[in-house]
Amino acid sequence: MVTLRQVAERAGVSIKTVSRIVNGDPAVNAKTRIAVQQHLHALNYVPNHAARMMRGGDSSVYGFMTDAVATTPYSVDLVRGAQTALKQMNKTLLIANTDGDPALEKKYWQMFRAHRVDGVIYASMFHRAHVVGEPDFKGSIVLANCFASAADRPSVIPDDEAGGYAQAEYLLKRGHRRIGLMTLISGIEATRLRGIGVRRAHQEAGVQFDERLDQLGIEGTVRQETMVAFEKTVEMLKSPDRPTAIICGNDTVATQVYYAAGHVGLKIPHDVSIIGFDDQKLISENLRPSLTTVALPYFDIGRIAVETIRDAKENDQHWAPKILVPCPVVERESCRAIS
Amino acid sequence: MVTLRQVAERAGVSIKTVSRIVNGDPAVNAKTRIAVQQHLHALNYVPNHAARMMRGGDSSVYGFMTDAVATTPYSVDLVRGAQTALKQMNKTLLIANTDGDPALEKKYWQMFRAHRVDGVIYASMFHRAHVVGEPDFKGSIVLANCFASAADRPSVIPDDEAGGYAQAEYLLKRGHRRIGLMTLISGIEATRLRGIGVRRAHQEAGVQFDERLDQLGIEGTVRQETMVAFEKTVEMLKSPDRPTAIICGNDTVATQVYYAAGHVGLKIPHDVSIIGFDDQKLISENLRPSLTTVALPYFDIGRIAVETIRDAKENDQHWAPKILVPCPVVERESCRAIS
DNA sequence: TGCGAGATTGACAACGTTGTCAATTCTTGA
DNA sequence: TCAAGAATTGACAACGTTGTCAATCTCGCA
Repeated sequence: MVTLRQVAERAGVSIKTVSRIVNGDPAVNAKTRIAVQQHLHALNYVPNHAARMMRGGDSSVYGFMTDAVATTPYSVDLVRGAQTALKQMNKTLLIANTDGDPALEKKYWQMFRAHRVDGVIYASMFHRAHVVGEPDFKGSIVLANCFASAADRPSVIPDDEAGGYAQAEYLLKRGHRRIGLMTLISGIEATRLRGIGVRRAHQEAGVQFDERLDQLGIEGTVRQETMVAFEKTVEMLKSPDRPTAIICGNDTVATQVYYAAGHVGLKIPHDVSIIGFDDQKLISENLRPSLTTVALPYFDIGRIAVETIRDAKENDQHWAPKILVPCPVVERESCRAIS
Repeated sequence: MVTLRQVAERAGVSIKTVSRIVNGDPAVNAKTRIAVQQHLHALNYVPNHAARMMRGGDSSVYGFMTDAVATTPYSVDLVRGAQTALKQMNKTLLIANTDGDPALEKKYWQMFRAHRVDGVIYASMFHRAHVVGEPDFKGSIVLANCFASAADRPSVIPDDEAGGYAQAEYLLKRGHRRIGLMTLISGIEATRLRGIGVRRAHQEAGVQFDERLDQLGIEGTVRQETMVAFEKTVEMLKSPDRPTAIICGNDTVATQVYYAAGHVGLKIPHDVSIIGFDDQKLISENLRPSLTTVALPYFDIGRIAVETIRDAKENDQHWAPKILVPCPVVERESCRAIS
């Protein structure tokens, strides 16, 4: 690899002068600058990052630690969002995928320390609290899509309450007065918060929410799930006072709800409107009719997480413990306005 | 950050001795080793990666350059596979997402050079040839999921021909004699190769393939696609000599084929068998009936890409220009044996 | 007891870069 | 023309680590 010394020799100047030019130091004679730049270009010089870091500067690398690359396609957007922010800062991303293995996580923390990463984005697919620990890690840590149990770290998470609110509001504004809920498993934050949002929307619209229409679309616990949305929805739609619209916990649940509607002979959106959550395009764009749903803003979460670290470095102080990112409705064809 | 010097002072030995212990050099007295290790642990020492690299060793970092994180969820598995292989080598992955922007790609190449990455996995979502260029990059480059036009780089790609063969063979073995093809857009390698595989399977089974049943499920060009699988399939299934099974270009096409079958009143798999490609679990597991499909081995491609780089470094010689990774059939419920 | 071999340890340089500070050259105004 | 000050340049150290090689210590054996 070409070093400053080699360029300096070829250009007949000192190493320091070349260094100055590489770093855009204005204290260099214009003529010298141009001459040296030619050599820099000719030799295709690229600064040795390791040597720079040894001088104590930023590593210009962020770490992305996740337990989740394994399980979901979401993380792509998280990474992409982070990268977009990083790109502007001329930094790169070191990725660590723990698969949920604590030993592996520890190992990666050591790697991050060895690389002196400037900051770490810790992403978990479980919205619920997640402990993060690494003794004396000097950089900043931000949690993405999850929050620390001790609330001692900033975290960037989707605004599930507002997401649930948005789902219900969207339907209420279109005249629906009897709305069913086909949720994710119980016991997770997402389910709880969205439920609150749905009820708040009803309340604000002056519509009574029928608690009997709040059904679990998925049963069991986090690692041991059973999809029951089809059966539950069939039951719900066969009832004489069936809902005119169903809010789904995610797009996969929505798929089952579609099947259930078809099973009992109801047309979407004519007989029943469906709204999903997640905006998994593989699902939402391919269903017939295409699925109106609420997007999980993973891209933005990744971006904001990086920005939060950047700002934390500058302000050094008082970060917001939880940053809520809105979940926008993505309108397609599965809902219709009634009466 | 704790340095060797600090540990050495606390332990009352020389820096070099501590260095030896950190690196597992056997030429250290057992007593000294134990004593120093205690201090290492107490101070939570982690070697400064930058300083190590300056001594000329491996950077222990691989680069992952892709144009594709943007567009598809596939890349997750590519990254995960690469990481799995890297994990065993105690290395990490630096990620660069170009979004297909050549200027950005150039910038990332420079970053990779600055970091002295040991190797680069260059992944593109287009199976078709893709040029790769960076002057005097010292590490090895392997292409994943694409191959270089000049064939001057090793590449790891899915075995599409065998994948098409597997799709057809699976159906032929189950008694199907009249099989339809609902392909991806024309003009891409995947479509061409899989078509060859399908025909080879027919030939080996002694079954005549009806060329009229080879239909494009997607029309247009790469960036400008129109999904026409629904209409084409409806037409195909309305024909008096309709096929008993349909091979799909991917799982999204399969979704449309499902709808088309429903539209003309045919039950899957009773009246018509469907086999997909990709094994997008979001689709294949959620369709009713669940979709038998052929998996794109992205995880393995990522893993093998890393291993190829590793081996290239050791052998230094004669790499295989193209490594084909098999695409296994994932059996679910959408195909049945007939007659 | 003394000697050589092997074990153990440490001093020092080098890796490529940049901060510090001094040396040199140029510019400007009297 | 000269001196003061500004502009430009370079010598050197330091960052944390490891390779080289020399110094010291220990032990077995004659």
